[in-house]
Amino acid sequence: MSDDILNDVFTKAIASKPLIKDREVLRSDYIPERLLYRESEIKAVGETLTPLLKGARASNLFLYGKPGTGKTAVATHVLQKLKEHASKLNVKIGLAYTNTKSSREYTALVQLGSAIGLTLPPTGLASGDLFTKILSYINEQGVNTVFVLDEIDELVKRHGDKILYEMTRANARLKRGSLGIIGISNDLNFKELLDPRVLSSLSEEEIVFPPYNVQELRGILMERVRTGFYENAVKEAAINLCAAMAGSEHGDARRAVDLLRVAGDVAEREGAGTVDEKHVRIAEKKIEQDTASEALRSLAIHEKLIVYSVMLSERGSTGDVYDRYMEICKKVGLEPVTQRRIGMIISSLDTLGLISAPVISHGRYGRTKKISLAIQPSVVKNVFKEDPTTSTLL
DNA sequence: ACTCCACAGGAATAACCGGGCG
DNA sequence: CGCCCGGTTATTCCTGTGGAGT
Repeated sequence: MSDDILNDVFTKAIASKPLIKDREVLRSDYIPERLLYRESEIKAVGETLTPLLKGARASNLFLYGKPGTGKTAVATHVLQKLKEHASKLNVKIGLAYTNTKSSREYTALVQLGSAIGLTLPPTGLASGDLFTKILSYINEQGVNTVFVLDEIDELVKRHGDKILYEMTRANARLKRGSLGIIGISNDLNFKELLDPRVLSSLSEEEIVFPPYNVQELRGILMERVRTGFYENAVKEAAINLCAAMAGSEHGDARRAVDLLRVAGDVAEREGAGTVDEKHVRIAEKKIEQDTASEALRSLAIHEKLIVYSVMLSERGSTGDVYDRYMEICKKVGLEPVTQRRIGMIISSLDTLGLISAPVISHGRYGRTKKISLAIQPSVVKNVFKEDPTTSTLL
């Protein structure tokens, strides 16, 4: 029985010719040599940074735009070229990139410091001292420096704008050298979180990245297909569908490329000779399920139990879900929380997109949320198998 | 027009954590 | 090491409310 399955897998794997030539190219964070449709942005970023090549200070710069519009790609691309140019001209400049989303303030500073050639202790100093150290190094070396802070909104949301304030004021403390900031943010409303003084000096110049339209997404995908896949491995219709799907959301190139890669995987695994629309559709579902699983996994135990309660609930009212939840708690031997809290959890699960919970009124029979699962029950079951507490429920 | 269900969801407050600091 | 702090989780108490039924 299992032999048959394996035989099937093996024969398919051998019979099928590989479709993907270079997996690296198909990663959504891959930065191609030539960035399509971002010429004017590249030029603008380049122009603000050219003073560095003449040994002068660069203006601070802010890059805004929805996810997958090429902000990071443009920034790192320009940084790369600038570095090459500087070494050719024998000009000393400091360029550093860091993504502040996952890292803490401290690690971000260490990263920036080490990128400009300063070795810092990975722990032990206060962030303030750390920054002072970086500044005095810049001063010593007299080097004009630019820090790129990607997803800067995350940093500010977690740690406030203190560090940005310090950075924007740094030039006043420097006798030699300079420090410029390039901030990158997905969140257009993020400006409101900033101290006006920080905002005005940080956005000396700003560039808004527009979303890609469907034509442009097609172009980007064609390029990736050309370098990432073997010849004729991807049907044109499949490319068009990827572009259309990504375009209908918000012109997200990252999503388009993800769709393409996963579709390629699917097609390859099932031994198809080419990637076609069918595979793209499967890819869309697969990506959706993967994000749902990911979200599900990261839930706290009570939240997981609520998801399960919603799955079991027939009426889908808050009270009904709460009753099921109480039963489940008894079954797994956990102290239940109050209904008020459950209300909050239901709301947060709703915003996560795992369940749907609009408020509706049944008139005489009260007012409640109409709660239903927004994802496949099979996905929930698969994830709950991993957790020892939830696995006992089935 | 009025009632009244079954909650929604705000406010205040307590309990609990993780981590930075002297 | 204990202490404090800010953030999250949870409880208590509460007022508010859309609309089917009367």
